[in-house]
Amino acid sequence: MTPRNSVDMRAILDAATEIADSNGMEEVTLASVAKKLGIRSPSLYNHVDGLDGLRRQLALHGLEKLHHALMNAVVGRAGDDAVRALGKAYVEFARSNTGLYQATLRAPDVEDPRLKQAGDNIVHLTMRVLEGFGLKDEEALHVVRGLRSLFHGFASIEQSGGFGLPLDLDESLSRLIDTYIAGIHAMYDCK
Amino acid sequence: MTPRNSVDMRAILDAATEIADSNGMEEVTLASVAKKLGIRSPSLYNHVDGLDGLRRQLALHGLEKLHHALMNAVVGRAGDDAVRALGKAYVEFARSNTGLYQATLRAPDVEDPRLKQAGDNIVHLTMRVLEGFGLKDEEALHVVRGLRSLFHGFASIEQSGGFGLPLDLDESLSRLIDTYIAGIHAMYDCK
DNA sequence: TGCAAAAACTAATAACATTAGTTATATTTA
DNA sequence: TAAATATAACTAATGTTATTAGTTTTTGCA
Repeated sequence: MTPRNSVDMRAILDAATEIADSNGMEEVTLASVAKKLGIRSPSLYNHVDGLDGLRRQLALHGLEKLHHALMNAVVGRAGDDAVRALGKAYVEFARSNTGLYQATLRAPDVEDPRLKQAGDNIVHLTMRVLEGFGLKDEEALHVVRGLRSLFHGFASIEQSGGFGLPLDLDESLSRLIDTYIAGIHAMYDCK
Repeated sequence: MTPRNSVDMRAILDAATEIADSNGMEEVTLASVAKKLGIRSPSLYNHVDGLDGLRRQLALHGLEKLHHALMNAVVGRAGDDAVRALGKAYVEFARSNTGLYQATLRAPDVEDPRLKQAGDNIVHLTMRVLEGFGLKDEEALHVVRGLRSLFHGFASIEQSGGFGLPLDLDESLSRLIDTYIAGIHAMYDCK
């Protein structure tokens, strides 16, 4: 049941990730991925639903890997410390997986249930990190949105080379997170 | 010196903006823009340096328009109030110019001096808005990065439909900005 | 050993960007 | 007013890509 050289999804995602990391997401085409795998591009349709399907798979893979990295960063931590760890892990993921991180953004279809689920997992993780703050439910949801905006905004601008000035980036990130955390304590009377 | 129907840059940018706003930046092609203008796509090379050139022009136009909108929002304001106005104007711009805002991101070349200049103008404006806070120079630069991350992150996630939950978006934005401002006051002892 | 399914293949089409070379037109100039 | 020139349109052609249809090959199982 497994004919020819039989490229599998794993190999496809690896090849696409490698191309995305080194040349950017625009260079991830069925042609370039097929070439790297040593097959012809129509053969990819046996594994993936066209270019959009490949992008979806890549986005999904990226979100799962990101979730895993974030989980790993916050185990054994709580409160301010956990939020700081979350932010640094997020940005670090974007830095060391530039292509995959790009893939998680330009998702072709926001309504895809698997993508939605993967996104929700990250939101839930963030909610749990905030549990120790003793925020009301709705407050916590707004704060989750705030943290996502912060992390994604920083990672995205950094990746596109938008921070031009010669000023330490890690220092900027630390201050950004600390400032927002200080704001939470000031705005909502919580631990 | 002005032969034929003579499409000009203004018309090209208008057409491209319209396509980007209604169908997204991926749909902005030389073919689609030419079609809307009633000319053949090779004719566009008389005005623009290929597809990348068109994207550059569009990014530049978007940044200038964004800068203008931000300027307009902060005149006559100072301190916290000015920062709030800046954030709301930024997000409002992204909302009502979805295509143009996308164009300001996927800039083909970060090194383009005109794009750099346009970006610097926005950074400078933000610096001036922060003047009233009495921050040290380096502190102010970190805060500018923070605000950019905040604003862009929120606008970007909102635009991609990433905020799934049924929770008021303007409320989230207000709280995000207010929380960060409160953080500034807590972290740096300033007015 | 043969059969069926899976995954490769080739061939063909359509959309796009881009280059080269040509034509038409509007302004300028003689 | 008429010719010259510059500008911006055009057509034709090439190469890349995604995608579909139909074919062949190979592998695992009966």
